[in-house]
This record gives sequence, structure tokens and C-alpha cells, in this order.
Amino acid sequence: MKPQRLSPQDWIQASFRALALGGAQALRVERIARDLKVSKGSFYWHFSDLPALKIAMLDHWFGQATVQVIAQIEGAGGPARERLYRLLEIATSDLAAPYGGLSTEVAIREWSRFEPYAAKILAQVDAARLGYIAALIEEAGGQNANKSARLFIYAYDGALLHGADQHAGFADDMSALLDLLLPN
Amino acid sequence: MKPQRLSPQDWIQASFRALALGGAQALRVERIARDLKVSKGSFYWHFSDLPALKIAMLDHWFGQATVQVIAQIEGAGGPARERLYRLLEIATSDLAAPYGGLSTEVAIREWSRFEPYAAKILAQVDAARLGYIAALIEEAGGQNANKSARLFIYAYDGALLHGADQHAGFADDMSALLDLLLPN
DNA sequence: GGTTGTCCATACGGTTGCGTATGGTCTATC
DNA sequence: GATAGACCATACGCAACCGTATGGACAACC
Repeated sequence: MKPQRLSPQDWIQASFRALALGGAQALRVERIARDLKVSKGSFYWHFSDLPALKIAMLDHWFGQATVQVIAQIEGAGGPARERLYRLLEIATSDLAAPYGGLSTEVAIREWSRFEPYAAKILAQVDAARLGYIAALIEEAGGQNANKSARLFIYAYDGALLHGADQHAGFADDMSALLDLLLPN
Repeated sequence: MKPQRLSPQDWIQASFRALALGGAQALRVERIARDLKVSKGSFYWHFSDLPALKIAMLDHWFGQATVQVIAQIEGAGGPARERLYRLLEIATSDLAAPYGGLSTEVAIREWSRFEPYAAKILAQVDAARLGYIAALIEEAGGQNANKSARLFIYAYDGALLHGADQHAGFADDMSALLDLLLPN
């Protein structure tokens, strides 16, 4: 074993692992350091303190959770209805949350209940997603695009909260809802 | 001020306040003791340790979250569709969560992600609710009662997760979904 | 091959929280 | 009004964690 040589990105990645596995409460310097087989002297070299790491995590997640997903869907093109289903595919895969699966989503949402900056970032992500989905629904000819988009997002996040993404039938349930919301 | 004289129930109630305000992470002996203007010597008289308090909380919540609500609805009677809307009313009021509003629900759901006993109780609550709602939907003539009940619960809990219960239009959104799920 | 800067280990003081031990106070009961 | 039990305060040891201070290891560079 040669001596570890870490970057801030390594710390951010390990922190997302800890977040997904143990929730926001697991974001502790010494715990993540142990996971990286390194002392916390390393951490305080790369970051000024724990809040700085959290800000870096949230800023990183912001790009991951909105810009990248939307760009991926829009890049492929196709009619709105098809793009909605593709959104579903991407969301139900773990592409949108590379650091520990969909539980990252839920963890950040809990996190945001008591950490103002997390709440701020999450509000931006939610607004971006809502606007994008509402636009897709409207383009697909759905009625009450905003309300439908809200319901869809609520159901999706509620299913995540229930851990339904680990059950079979999750994708079926979501596409059934989409069929209800779009003109048959 | 005469000297405090507390019961285990007082501790449980104060603990639910702490849970709703600060999440599962706020369930600390000394914090709740401060809230009760009492030292932790009192706590360890009424409970053996912190896990014992948590178990008492969850057992208490179990009755509150299922039995009482269902009994209240069934007691009033009426056709299934009407009972579903009454369920909505009760759920959107704070009757189902007397210790700090709907955020108790969300807090327990976070809590259950890392506390096995909380997960066990929550699973029982979820199963009871799902069965009850599915039965109501079926009685009201809805198709795919189980899937519809799942979607309804997902959307409801997702809305709670988003804090939508504090926005106007929450009840409207939910009843709109119910209209989609029931035969028009 | 000495110097400089990057990256990490170790040791320290301070805080917070758990659970225990011990003693105090109030109440009921006789 | 003395006694027993219920209820609480205080003080202690222990562990986890934060942030800082200081020094060591290693590579690059001249």
C-alpha cells in the first residue's frame, strides 16, 4: 500500500457514500476519514471545516440532479411523451444518483429539513424539475400541467421514501400514473 | 412553581415535540430534559435508557396512526367514496399527529431508515393503511385497487416530504388525484 | 542533494451526550 | 411525626466528535 493521495473529489464522493448509508447524521469528519483509511488531518487540508464539505457536496449534487439529467434527455430528442418515459427510465436507474443509489435523494431531502443551505439547493432542484416536467406534460397535451407535474413528483418521491424503488413494480406504478395524467 | 412531577407519558409527549422539531437526531435525553425543565435524573427513573423511550414512542404512535384514524372514519359510516374523502380531511388536519403536526410522519419515516424497530412499526402502519385504502377504493368501484392505493399513499407521503401540507392547494391536489383513481 | 511545497499523522483541549451512583426532597401512610 | 417509597438533582467516568497545532513523509525542482 503506497500512501494515500486524495483530492477534494475523493472526499466528496466518500461523503455521499456516508450520506446514503447513514443519513445526514453520518456526515462526520472522522467517520469519513476512517472510510478513506486516512486521518482527519487530510480532511482539514482539503476543506476548512465540515460546513465547507457540505456546501461542496450540495453544489456538486445540484449539477448532477438537474442539469445532467435534463441534458441527457433533451440530447436524445423525440416527442414529449417519449421524453417523459425516458425521464422515468433514467430516474429509476441509478444514473441520477451515482453516489449510493436513490437513497441519496431521500437523504438530501431529510437533510434539507434542518440545514438551510440544503433546503435552498433542494428548492432550486425541485423548481427546475417541476418546470421541466410540467413543460413536457403540456407539450404532450396533458391538462393542468403544473398540478399533474406536482402529483407525479410527489408520487415519485413518496415511492422513494417508501423504499419502493427496491421492489419490482415500481416502474410499472409510475408509468401507470403517467398514463393517468396524460391524455389517453 | 411547584416541583415538577412527571409521568412517562409526559416524556413521550415531549419526545414527539422534539422529533417533530428536530428530527430523529433530536431525540437526546438531556435535550428533552431541558425542554421539560428537569434533569436527566428524572428520565432514568422513568425509562431504563434511550432505546426504551424510543420503543415506547413508536408503540404509542402505532395506535395513534392507524387504529384511531380508521375507527374514527368507520364510526361515522357512509359510502366508500365519502369515507375516502373523510380520510383525506382527517389526514390533512393534524388530528392524526397530535404531537407536532404532519412533520411527525416525515420524521418517523426518516427515523425508520436507520432504526430497525422504527422500520418494523412503520411497515405495520403502512400495511394497515394500504389495506384499508385499497378496500375503500375497491368498494367505491375503482380499478386496480392495490395499485391505486399505493399511488395515492405515495403521492400523499411525497407531498408531506415536500412540505406541501403547508401550502394552499395541498388538499386540492390530493382530491384531484383521488378523482383520477376513482371511476368518474 | 538541499529546498520548497503538498499532503497526511499525531496529539491536544473543548464540547456534547450516554449511563450510573449517590444523595436529597416531597408524599403518603401509619 | 417517623418511615418508606416515589421522584428528581448533582456529580462522575466514558466515548465520540470538532477544530487546531505541530511535525513528518514524499515529490518536484533547481
